[in-house]
Amino acid sequence: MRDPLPQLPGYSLRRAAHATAAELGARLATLGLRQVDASALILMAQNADITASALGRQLDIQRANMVPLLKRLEDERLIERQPLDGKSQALLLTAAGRERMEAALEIIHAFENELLARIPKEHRDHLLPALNALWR
Amino acid sequence: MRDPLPQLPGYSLRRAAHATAAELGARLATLGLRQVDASALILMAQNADITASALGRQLDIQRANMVPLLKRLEDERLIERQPLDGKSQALLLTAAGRERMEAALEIIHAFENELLARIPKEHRDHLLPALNALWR
DNA sequence: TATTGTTATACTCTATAACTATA
DNA sequence: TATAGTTATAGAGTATAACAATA
Repeated sequence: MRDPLPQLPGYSLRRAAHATAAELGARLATLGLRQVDASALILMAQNADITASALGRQLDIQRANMVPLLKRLEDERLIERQPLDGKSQALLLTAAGRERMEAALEIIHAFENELLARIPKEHRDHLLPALNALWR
Repeated sequence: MRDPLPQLPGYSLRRAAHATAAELGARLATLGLRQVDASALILMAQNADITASALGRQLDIQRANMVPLLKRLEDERLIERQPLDGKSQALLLTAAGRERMEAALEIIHAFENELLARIPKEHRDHLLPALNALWR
């Protein structure tokens, strides 16, 4: 099979992202979390009293789509909301939320190490800066 | 905003893939093609008489999902099918399909060059080998 | 006027199971 | 028995528009 597609960075990016997302997703599912849930918990832990809108902007998720995401986390008692003023509300991790976030971080860090280990040494340290140049 | 997420290769991979896919998708849409359509046309051009199943395996798309994809391409007269035996059929580009494929390739190559140009020189040549180590 | 949170909805993409017919 | 092509369907993820209430 002649396949020129893996020579295209855009295609390889797509395939690599899909493959790694599937793997990490399966591991986080053992915690009942999706990747985006873990990302949200991590950001909430680092930014006390962040609002749903600000969180969505940082994660590039639209306001409307934050509603079911946060509702799931709230239903599981991983987060709480507190009014900041009449229209904004702070998002806070509960104790259970912090524990879950830390468990997710362990999985994620282990996964990142495995990812990097797959990459030949001479290329390894270049992946992150190259990727970040593409979207940040 | 404290955001440790971009330090995680898995997260940056996800964001970079999403951002670049949106850009390339918009450009290919001017041809009436999605990325996966272009990929399929490119593979068909390089592998005469490939079957739908083999194409799906190479692209990591399930047989069932190839049906509407190929139907769209066939409805637009970009591809044709010819029986290979009683159960398999060869996929072939029409003249219009080859033209469309070549137009897509131009867009894709221009896009890939722009992508690479965004990456600092010292990291640039490492992206593709690093990505391919993650999924191939 | 702009922003927050929300509801409702539509659309795309993908996954799964099942079926027929043929190798 | 395994494979090719297909149908039908369900689920996830995302996008869009609109609304009320507040800054």
